[in-house]
This record gives sequence, structure tokens and C-alpha cells, in this order.
Amino acid sequence: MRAGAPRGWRRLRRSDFATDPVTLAQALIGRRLVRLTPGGTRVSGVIVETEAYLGVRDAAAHSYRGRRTKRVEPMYGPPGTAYVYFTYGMHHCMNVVCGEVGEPVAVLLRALRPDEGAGLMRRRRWGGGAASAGRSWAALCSGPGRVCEALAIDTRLSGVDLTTHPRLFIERPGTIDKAPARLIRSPRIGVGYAGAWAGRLLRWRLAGEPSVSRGASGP
DNA sequence: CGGCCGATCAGCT
DNA sequence: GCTGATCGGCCGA
Repeated sequence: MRAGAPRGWRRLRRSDFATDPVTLAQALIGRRLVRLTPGGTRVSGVIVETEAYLGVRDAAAHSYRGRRTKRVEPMYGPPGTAYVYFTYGMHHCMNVVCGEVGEPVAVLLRALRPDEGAGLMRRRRWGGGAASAGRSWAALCSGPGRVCEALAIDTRLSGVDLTTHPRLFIERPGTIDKAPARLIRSPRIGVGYAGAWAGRLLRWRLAGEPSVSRGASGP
């Protein structure tokens, strides 16, 4: 098992996260979300779908109108903080806090293309053996709840610092970025309650990417 | 305290 | 496309 980052990939640092959520939502696509097991085995995927949550003015955001409860508190922390919440009685969703300290804005990680540790992801999602057979590789991390299940992310990780945490972080290739990937922009999923904010185009995904969330198919 | 509901998913029609 | 699962968080009384 390898505990360090593979040569050529660098962990994102504070300044990488200190930007507005619309910018970061696009910048995170193509970066790699990494989760290590207690033994140091790397489980990771390339981020292929994100959503921006714009804070106090955004009716779809948990921090709408400055709501500041124990659950949402990590959104008020430094850029690079993880905000993980539990929803629908059974799923977790992970966000990356950005902006400035005290400004509760974040980016939701909606889908990954599995990279390292796909076998472990498969066991966590579907168990071993027959139950896992025949399942689509593209469905492993194609949704925010699936990402958290495959990478063993839950509310115990809400509030951790992604720039220093030993077992949860985001990496980027150390080499110069190639030509920018083509992104498709659409409304956010599951926020129909948010009135005018429901229709805002605040979701991005990689064009032609099979590993995107269910609600994300189509143009 | 009680009640409502969700930044979802899987399975079925 | 539709619906049930399942429970912590949140708000109002």
C-alpha cells in the first residue's frame, strides 16, 4: 500500500479553494478525490460532476439566509473544509467549502469516474460476490450518495480540512493542464423547492462522461 | 415535544 | 417515469 501521492499529482492547497463556488465547481472537474483506508490503501476517482451552492442568497443552499446550525457550521469555515451531511434517512453528500472564511458557500461533489481501488468501491456499494456481478462500472460513483458510499465518507468527516487531512483530500496533476475539458452546464438536481433558484444553471459535468448522475443524462 | 421533509437511490412499471 | 425506504435536522407550538 502506498500512503503518499503518486508522482505527478499534488494535493490542492488552501489558495486553490479560496475562490467563488461557480469558479471552483468548474475547476474541480478533472481533479481527483482521494480517500485512504485506515491501512493506507488509496481509493479515488476523478471528479466529473459538481454543483455550486451560493450561500446566504441561494434558496437551495443549507446556509440560505445565514442559517448557522451545528450541521451547517463547516460551511462557515476556511476554504478547503469538507461539509458532509446526511439526508433522506440513508445517504451522505460531500461538499467542498470555498470562498472566504465566514462566507458559507460550497461545491457539491456529484459524481466521480472511478480511478484507484474500484474493487473496494464495488464491495462497499454492492457487497462481494454475485450481488456485485453484472453491475455497471459507470454506476459506482455516479451520484453524490454513491460517491460517499464508495469512498466511505460520512458525517464524521464533516468539518475536516482537506488541505491537511491524512485520509481525505483532492489532488491535481502536477503537469500543465491540457486543453480545457468541455463542460455541460445545467440546472441543479433535487432543488425544486428553491423557487427561482431551482432553474439556475449551477451544475457542471464533463461532456460525454458515462459516470455522471442519473438526473444528469441528456444534453 | 411533534411533525414535516429532504442537495438520493434502487427497483419496478 | 413513479414510489417507498428511512431518520436526523429543523422549526413551530
